[in-house]
Amino acid sequence: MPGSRRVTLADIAAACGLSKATVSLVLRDSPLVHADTRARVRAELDRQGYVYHRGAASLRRAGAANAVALVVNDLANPFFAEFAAGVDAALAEAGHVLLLGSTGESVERQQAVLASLVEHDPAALILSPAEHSDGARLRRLLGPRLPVLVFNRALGDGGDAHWDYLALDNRAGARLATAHLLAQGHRAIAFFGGHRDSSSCDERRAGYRDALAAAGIAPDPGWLVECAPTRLEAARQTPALFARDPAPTAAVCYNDAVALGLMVGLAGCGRRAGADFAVVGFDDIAEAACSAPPLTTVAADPRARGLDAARLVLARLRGEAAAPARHIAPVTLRVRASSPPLNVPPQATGADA
Amino acid sequence: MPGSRRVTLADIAAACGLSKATVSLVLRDSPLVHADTRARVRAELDRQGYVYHRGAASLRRAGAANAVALVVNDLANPFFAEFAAGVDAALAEAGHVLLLGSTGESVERQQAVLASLVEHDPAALILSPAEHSDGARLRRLLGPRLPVLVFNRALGDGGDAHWDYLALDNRAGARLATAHLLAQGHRAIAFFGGHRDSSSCDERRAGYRDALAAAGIAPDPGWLVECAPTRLEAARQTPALFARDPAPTAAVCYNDAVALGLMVGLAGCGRRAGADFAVVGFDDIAEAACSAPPLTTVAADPRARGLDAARLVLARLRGEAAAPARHIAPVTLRVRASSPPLNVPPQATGADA
DNA sequence: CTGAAAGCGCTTACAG
DNA sequence: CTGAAAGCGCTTACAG
Repeated sequence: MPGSRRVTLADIAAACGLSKATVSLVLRDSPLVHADTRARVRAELDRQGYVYHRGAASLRRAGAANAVALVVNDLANPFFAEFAAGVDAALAEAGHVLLLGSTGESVERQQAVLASLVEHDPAALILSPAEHSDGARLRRLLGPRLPVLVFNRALGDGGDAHWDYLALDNRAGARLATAHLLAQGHRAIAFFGGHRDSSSCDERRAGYRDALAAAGIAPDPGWLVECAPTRLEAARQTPALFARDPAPTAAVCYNDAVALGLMVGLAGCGRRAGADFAVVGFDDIAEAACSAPPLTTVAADPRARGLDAARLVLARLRGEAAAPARHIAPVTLRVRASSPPLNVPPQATGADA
Repeated sequence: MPGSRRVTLADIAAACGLSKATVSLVLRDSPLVHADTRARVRAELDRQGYVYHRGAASLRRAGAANAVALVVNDLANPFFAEFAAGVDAALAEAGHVLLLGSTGESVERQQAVLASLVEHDPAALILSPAEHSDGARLRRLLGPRLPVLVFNRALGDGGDAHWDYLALDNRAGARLATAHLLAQGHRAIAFFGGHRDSSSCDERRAGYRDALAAAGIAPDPGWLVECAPTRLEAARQTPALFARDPAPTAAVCYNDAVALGLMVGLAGCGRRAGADFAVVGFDDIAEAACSAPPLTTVAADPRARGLDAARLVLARLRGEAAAPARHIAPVTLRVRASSPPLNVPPQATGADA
């Protein structure tokens, strides 16, 4: 019966011979109500199948709204799917509900999705901004009243100071990756892929430089090769790594897609990843574990980041956090077969493809 | 300034020297309003950063609520992540917003999550029920007014007749898988894994029988081996396939997890998947493409199912569909290396592990 | 311990 | 073309 009228507080009150006010108090477990009355009301709520209308409540009482909006690039991307799963788990436990949107990395879609979401009066927003997002424009759209947590990517305009921020420790991750290669005996280590105008690439390059500097190594400019962070571009740009003479024997890659592309590109240059060239990625996508050879990479634990994000938002909703804060999440190295020690003799099979 | 008051219709009306009614008409693009007035109001809405309060609107006018709730087992499962991405894409295009919850396959969590979601007054619900869900209990919780689409798994109690239903064509999928093995020359084909009390396993077994019957083959009872749908159990149960004498040369598996487990189990039985034994899975999980050998499997295209689900729900919201309907989604076979023709001579390397 | 009244932000007849 | 009033389902002082 989609035609039937919804059951309201007034219905329950009438059936019990009480006022709406009393029924309302029962709903929120007020100790003011007599135990017998409470029991009678509870029974009637159950009998009539009453469902609380949170929207109506939040209209009268700010704070009753318990939805939190989450906007990511793409749910089908496992990184964001696991992040969302973490956010959801922490929110559900706290009795909150998740409003989800996705941008597909489009600034315009992001604008539309956010405009639609805020009409539902979320208590807070977790936003992983699309590339090239305009911070000022976002602030205009979202207004000054909505608590926002920016995840994963800094807003271009440096105006992040208004909002909370949670990101991976890109610098430490690249430092770990580079230190691992150094420990494997490599000295000529490239940083491969990514664009310098991206904040995450900048941070990862800084970590790479940190580790080299700590080992007393000045990176050869030829070891720094940019390329779009896709498999195809990485495979195409691989020869650039070997243009100069003291060619690198290992590479820290901007991310796993670049690393997997590099492994393909290496074959074309007569080298084999995991045998006579060491490769490290970043992200630990699912394929990293089953590539050939399996890829050593930096793992971000997106589900844990989701829990972090939800907790930060909940703390802010409880009014615990004062000024907006920047949070940097830890990152770990997963060592697999793609990053062997330097100078391992090639296997029985020929080295040239 | 999280303290500042929210901008309302009344604010805009006052600033323009108009009534709230007129401003409300502008918001919904009524042709009644004079063009000049409309322009004046629009400018003021923009100037003050007005954001529409959909909850307040839907309180007065049923139908303004445009959220659709989606409940899945686990967002971190790529099947559901892609399904959710599809739902989201179709809903966003139609101007709807997604309320997300997950059950983790727990009936109790499902009950709690649904109770929390319905308080937000969704216009409809897409529910992929947790295992062992009680249909009657769900109907009591959700009431008769909310349009529901049950996805992927039938409710136990046969009371599905109240709600729309969308599921994969399990039977056709298993039929395709079996026919493929027959075309490869196999005659002794097992159905491996799953439990008979699950509706999807039943349907897949029926498809397997269909294909064998069409080829004039009566399955040997020893070819039907049950096991829990996990990798570990499948590996453990593998020897049961070879207990009788005309042992199968191929197996249709309940799902990919079982198929991957079987590939491990085969090695323990002195057989090699993709060489002297053919394996087909079901689901096309990401690992299927990069297992060794890559797994032939039945693909469900979860993103397309998400689009389907959203469209069915939108049609019902527009009042187009009359009675609840059952929808069966197509499924395709992805042929990879794990299902070679019968009697391919083993490669140079020894056959016994 | 319970009730009558006002009000949250919007929309909808109904007048004019 | 525009406005005054009532009402959606709830909560909150304020009385009693």
